[in-house]
Amino acid sequence: MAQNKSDEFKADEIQLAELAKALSHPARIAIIKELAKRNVCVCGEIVDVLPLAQSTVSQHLKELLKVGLIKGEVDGPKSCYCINTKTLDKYMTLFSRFFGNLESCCK
Amino acid sequence: MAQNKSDEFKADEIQLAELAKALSHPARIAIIKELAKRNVCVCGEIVDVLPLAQSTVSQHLKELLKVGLIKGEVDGPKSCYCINTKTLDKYMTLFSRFFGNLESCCK
DNA sequence: TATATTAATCGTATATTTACGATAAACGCT
DNA sequence: AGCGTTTATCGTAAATATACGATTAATATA
Repeated sequence: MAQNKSDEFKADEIQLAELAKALSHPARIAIIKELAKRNVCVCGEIVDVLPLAQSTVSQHLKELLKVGLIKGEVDGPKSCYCINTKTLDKYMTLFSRFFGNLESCCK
Repeated sequence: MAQNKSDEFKADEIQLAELAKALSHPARIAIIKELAKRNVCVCGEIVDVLPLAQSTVSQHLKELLKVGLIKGEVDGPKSCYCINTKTLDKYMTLFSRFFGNLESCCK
């Protein structure tokens, strides 16, 4: 049981769900907001503002990278992250279209 | 381990994460879209269009109810569901404000 | 009243997520 | 070269999510 049935759904439903999943933890919301505030910052700075261990923060960063919401590059021994505005725009459009369609149907 | 740290985050971050979590499964996206299309429908109709067992669909409906994205009332032996436009509007605002703030910061 | 229909809940198995500490890898600095 | 700093990864434990079949509860109908 608990097998994965997600390939039986439509591509756009899966995509939307994946984005939502990436945003489904307060730590990841907080990370994105922090990146927006500082524009660019390193992992350690994020660890400082979150109530989580370094390894846990690293895991959350990895998930945000996976869906492309953020970009990261190594800068010496540090890792420098920033928001991937291109992907962000794509997802924003996706979301507002989803919500927008609901609106027009139900009112 | 794996304890819940979500009470150590800000209320709006938790709220946003909760909404995202509710939308983080393609079945739940599909349910919402189906409800929007039909405006109102019973559990059985949703089961028919999804590749999932009745009990699983019922579970997904329960989660959407929990965050208030849909409303449900019993109609004889059937259960009648529809989108909760009031909550939907609230969440739409929440989301567009979140995305909007990111936009203004990072460009 | 008995039966069929519909949907929620229960019990359960498995997968995934979340969290941590420990360790390893990469780099700067002395 | 050796040491400290930073961050990713590994191993692991526990919680949560996902899925199903079986059962129960509620109502409609014969």
